[in-house]
Amino acid sequence: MERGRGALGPALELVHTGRAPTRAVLTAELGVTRATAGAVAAELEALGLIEVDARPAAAAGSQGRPSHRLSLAPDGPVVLAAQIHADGFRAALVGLGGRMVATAPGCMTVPADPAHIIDAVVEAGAGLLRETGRRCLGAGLAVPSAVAEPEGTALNPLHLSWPAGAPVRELFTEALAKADVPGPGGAPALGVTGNDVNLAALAEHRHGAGRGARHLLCVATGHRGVGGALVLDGRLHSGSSGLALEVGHLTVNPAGLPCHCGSRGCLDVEADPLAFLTAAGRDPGPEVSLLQQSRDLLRTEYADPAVRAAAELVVDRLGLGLAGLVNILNPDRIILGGLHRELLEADPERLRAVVADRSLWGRSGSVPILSCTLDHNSLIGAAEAAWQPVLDDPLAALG
Amino acid sequence: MERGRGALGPALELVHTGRAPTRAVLTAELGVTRATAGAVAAELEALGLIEVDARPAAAAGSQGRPSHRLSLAPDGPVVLAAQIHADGFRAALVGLGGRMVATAPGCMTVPADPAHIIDAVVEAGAGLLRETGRRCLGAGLAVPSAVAEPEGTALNPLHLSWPAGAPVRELFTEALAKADVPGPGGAPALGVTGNDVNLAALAEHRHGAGRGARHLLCVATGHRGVGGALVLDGRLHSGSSGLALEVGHLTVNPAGLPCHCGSRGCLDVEADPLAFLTAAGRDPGPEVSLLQQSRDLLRTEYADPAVRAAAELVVDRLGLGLAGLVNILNPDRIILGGLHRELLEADPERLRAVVADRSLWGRSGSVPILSCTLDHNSLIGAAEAAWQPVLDDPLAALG
DNA sequence: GTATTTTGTTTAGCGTCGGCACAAAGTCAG
DNA sequence: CTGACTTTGTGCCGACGCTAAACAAAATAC
Repeated sequence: MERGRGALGPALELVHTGRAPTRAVLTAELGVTRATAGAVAAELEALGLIEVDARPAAAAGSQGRPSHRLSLAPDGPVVLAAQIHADGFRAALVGLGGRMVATAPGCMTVPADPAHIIDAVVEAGAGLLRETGRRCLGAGLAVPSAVAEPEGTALNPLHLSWPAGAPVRELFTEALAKADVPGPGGAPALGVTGNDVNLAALAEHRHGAGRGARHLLCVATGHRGVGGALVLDGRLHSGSSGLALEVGHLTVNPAGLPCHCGSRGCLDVEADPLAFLTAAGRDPGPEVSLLQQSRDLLRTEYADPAVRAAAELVVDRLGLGLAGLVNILNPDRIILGGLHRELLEADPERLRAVVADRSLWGRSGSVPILSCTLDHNSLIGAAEAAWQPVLDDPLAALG
Repeated sequence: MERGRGALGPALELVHTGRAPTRAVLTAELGVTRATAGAVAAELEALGLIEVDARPAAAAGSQGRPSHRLSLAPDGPVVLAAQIHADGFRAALVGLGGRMVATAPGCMTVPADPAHIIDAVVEAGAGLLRETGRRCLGAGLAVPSAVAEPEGTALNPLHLSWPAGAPVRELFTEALAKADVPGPGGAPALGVTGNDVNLAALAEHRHGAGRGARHLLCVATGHRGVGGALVLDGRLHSGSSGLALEVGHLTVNPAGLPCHCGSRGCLDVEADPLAFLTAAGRDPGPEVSLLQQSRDLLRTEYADPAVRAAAELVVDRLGLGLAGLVNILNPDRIILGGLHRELLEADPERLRAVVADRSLWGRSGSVPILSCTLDHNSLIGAAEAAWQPVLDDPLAALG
C-alpha cells in the first residue's frame, strides 16, 4: 500500500549523515524514482524524524525548480549516550545527526565499582530525559577497554581499577531497566556497549573528519596505552570477538622498554602520554591527567629542545606503528585522537614522512592523516551505536 | 511475472558453496517461502547452472517427504583460470563449485616478459575452451605480486623479473580479447586479476578449510617473502587500493636480518623458505624451487637436530607475526599455505602455543590454525573471482 | 511574457513475494 | 496393508513496493 518502505532505513541514514540535503539528492543517492523518494521523505516526516522545508535554499546559479530542504527534526527522538573514562563519567542525550541535545555536567568521581558507576551515569542520563521530556529510542555506553563479543565484558579496563572481565553490557542494561529508559519499539533499552576508540571512529566516520572514507583507521591515546579502530564501508570492524585493532603491541622500537605482554618496545609503552612525558624528562604528577600534562607541555614548551626531541621521538614511534597498520589494512584515511592528534598538529610533516617512508608502496604511504574534529567523539559514537537499530529499520524501532 | 529473481544470486552462491544440497535447505537459508525457493531452483535449472534430481537422497531416519537433490550442472558453463608463478604458468577451466574441468599441463617457461607470458597462458586456456567446447563466462588470473586497485598493475612481481608496475590486468584483458574468450553476457571477458595469496584465501573460504569462517586470515610463503589475505564475511578485503595484508614487514625478530624495507627482522626475511634453508645451514641450490627444497628437507631430515632447530626458529618467528595479526584483525580462523603449512604439520602445538602466548587475550589466541586443503587454490581462487559477476547477477551474466 | 529546466505529485500498472490450499512422497504404528 | 502423520513441492491469489508516465509547480533564461 504505502510506497518506499524498503528504502526507509537507507534514506534516514543519508539525512542523518548529511548526505541528503534535498529530496533531489535523496532521489539520486537512493537510486529510485522521484515518486519513491517523495514517499520516503513523507513517511520519515510522519514518523517525526525529519522535516521538509518547502522554502527554497538559495539555489545559487542552478536552473529549474529549487528542491525542498530536508533536515533532521530538532524536537525528534534522542538516545541516551554515556561515557566512562579514567577520571569520571559523562551522560548526554543525542539526537539524529550527532547533535548533542542535553548534557549532564561531567562527573569526576573516580570509577571504582563498575555497577555503581554505571548506575550513576544511567541515572544522570535518565534525569536529562525527565527534564527534557524527549522520547528515547536507545542507549549506548563507551568504556576505555576492549569489549568482548558477544558477552559484552570489559577485558582490560586498565585505568579504571575494575576487575578484568566486568560484565559491562549486562550492568548497563540492568541499570537502564532500573531507570525505566526505553529503547527501540518502546521495550527496555538494550544497552549497546563498546570500546571508546571504536565508537569514536564510528562518530568521526559519520559526522567528523572521516566522512566519505571507505576504509577509515583511527588511532588515539588518552591515558595509558594506544587504541585503534577500523570502519569498513561504514560499519565498525570489531573482529570475530570484538578484539580487533588492539594495536598497542605492534613493535615500534626493538630496543625499547619492556612491555607487560612479554615483548619490548610496543606501541603501548612507546607512544602514550607517559612515554612522552618520560622522554621529555618530566616527572608525571598525580593532580592532572597524563593527557592534560602532555598537552600542556606540548603547547607551552615546544620551544624547549628536550620537549621537541621527545615529541619527535614519539612521532617516529607512532609513525612506525601507523606504517605497519597501513601495510596490513590499507586504509584510505587515518584519523588521530588524543595526544596523537596534538603531536600531528605540532609537526604534521614529520609524521607523514615517517609513514610514507615505511609504508610499502609510496602510494599507500600518501594516505591522508588528519586530526579528529568532533568534540566528545566517543560519546557521540556511543549514541551512533544506539541509533543503529533505528537506522536499520525505522518502522520497527518506532513501533 | 516470474518469481524469485531477487534471490537468484544468493541461491546460486549457496549451491556453489555446497550449503544448499536440497530445496528444503535452500528455503531455510534464503529465508523465503517454499514457493519462492522452488521458483528460484527452476530458474537456475533453466539457465543450465544447476540440476534438480527428483530421486530422494537416502533420507536417513528423517520423516516426511524426502527433498529433491540440488547439484551443480556437470556440463554447465566454465571460467578460464590462469596462474603465473616463479617457475612458469598454468591454465585451467573451472566450473561452479570449484571443480576443475580441464587443465593444460603446467608450463615451466620462466616468465620473462609479462605480455608474452600472459598471451601464452591465455592461449593455453583458449585451447582448452576449443577442445571441450564449453561455454565460458569469464576469466581470472593469479599473479605472485600485489595488484594495485583500480589500475590492476603488479607492484612487486619480485621473483618474475618483471618491471614493477606492469599493467597485468590490461595485458590479460587484451590477451583475452585477442583469443576471443567471452565473458559475462557474451561480451569480451574483463580479465579479473589478483594476488595469488588473496585468491587462494577466497578459494579456501568457499571450498576448502575456510568454509564457514566469518573472518578468515590466510598466510603463506612459496618462494621469497610472505603473503597474507583476509576474507571478511565472504568478501575478500583488499584494502582501498588493493594493498591490504602486505604482512611481510611485521617485525618478528628485532635483532634479525636487515630487510630492503629499511628495518630489521621482518617476517619476509625471517619466515620464508630461504630463511629456513639458511637457518638449517643448507646452501640453496638453483635447480629446484626454494619451496621444494625446504619441503624435502623438512620431510626427510626432520630428525636432524639442525633441521629441527631451524624449523622451530621459523615457527617462532611466524608465530610472532601471526599473533600480531590476530591482535589487529581478530580472525576466527587462520589457514596456512606453502612452507608455513609444512611447518604447522611438522609441529602443530609449537606454533599454536606461540600464537596463544603472544595474543592479547587467551581467547583470541585460541583461534584455530589449519592447513589449506585445496589443490591449486590460487588457480581455483582466480576462477572464483571470475565467477563473481555470475554469482552476483546470474541473469545479467548469462543474458 | 514565454520557453526551458528542474522538482514534486498523482495515477495506473506491474513485478515479486508471502499466504494458503492442495497434492505428493515418504515414515510410523497397528 | 492401511491409515495417520510429517515433510516437501506447486498452483493460485492478493498485497506490497516499486517504475513509468503524465501533469503541476517553481524557479531561471531570453
